[in-house]
Amino acid sequence: MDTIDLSLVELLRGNARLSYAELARQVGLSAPAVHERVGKLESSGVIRAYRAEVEPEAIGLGVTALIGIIEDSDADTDDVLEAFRQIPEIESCYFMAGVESFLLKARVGTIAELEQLIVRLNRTPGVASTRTGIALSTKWENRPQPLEPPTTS
Amino acid sequence: MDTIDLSLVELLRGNARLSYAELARQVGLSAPAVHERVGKLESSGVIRAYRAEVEPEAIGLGVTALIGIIEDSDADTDDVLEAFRQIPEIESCYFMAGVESFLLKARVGTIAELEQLIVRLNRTPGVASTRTGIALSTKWENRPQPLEPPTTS
DNA sequence: CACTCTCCGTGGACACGATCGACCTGAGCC
DNA sequence: GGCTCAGGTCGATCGTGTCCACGGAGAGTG
Repeated sequence: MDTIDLSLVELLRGNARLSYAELARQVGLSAPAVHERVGKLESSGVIRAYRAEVEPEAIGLGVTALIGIIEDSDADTDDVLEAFRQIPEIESCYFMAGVESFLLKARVGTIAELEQLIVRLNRTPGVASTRTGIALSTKWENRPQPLEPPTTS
Repeated sequence: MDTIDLSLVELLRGNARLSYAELARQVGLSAPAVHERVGKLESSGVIRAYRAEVEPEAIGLGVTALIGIIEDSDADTDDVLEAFRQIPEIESCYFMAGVESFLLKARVGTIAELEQLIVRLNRTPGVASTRTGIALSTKWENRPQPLEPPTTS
């Protein structure tokens, strides 16, 4: 994980479809060298996936909600987590410090679907209560921040 | 935006680095046809970007926080938003219904940096108060959900 | 110091993919 | 019927991905 790897990661965070040849030009190496480095970044788990970022409304997911979850005092957190994993509408899941154990980001098509989702969450064993906030609009999401060299001072 | 476009979007959400030739095989069209369709999806804004998804810890961003913002009663929301846009640590920004006008997702390297960020947010003109929750771990993030055909009923 | 091992790179070769232009086909409309 | 347009296929060309053999720098060792 040196400076060149960091540059590659930054370039691919900006545009995941850059060709190896183009990456090679940008970092001053040959294409095979870049190919190997990126392969190692992938298999070591630094790069998890390459995803197209899509306008949610265009694919029928116009409603975004952020949902805090309070667990029962005797809940098994792993079971709750596993139940959440089965629910496709939950796009992100954070385990939080504080009263609310989880914060979920969910996307659905309609308010009616959101209602169903909340009911389902409240029925999930181990869930004591939920608190839902509706996003009126997403100003931006997953904006990559510029990477600083390892000197994080 | 027909069934084939939807398939292309779904394939690219799963793996943004698929070649046009591979996409063409999957949807049963020729490579040039797919090339043109994807180009239109990009220029019409359905596909916003292609991003590599990176393990945040690997690039020195080990601390994730979710921050609710309450605005001053006389705040100019656009100005506040613009101020947030200048802060690189804010990866996502949702405009919310409810008491808290915004919910921000931020990533920083250390708790000390988080402290600085919160101070900066509280100093931002128009911001009355903030409420920060710390994510102890990210179980998953931006998981693409399976697309259903346009009949969302 | 010389030797060797390893890591990490380069350059060449070749198959595959991207992309352009020419052409084809079916739908809608005079 | 004959135009026109949208959106496809095919073929050709050129750039890219990817495999492989080779080479240089640096660490460890006699």
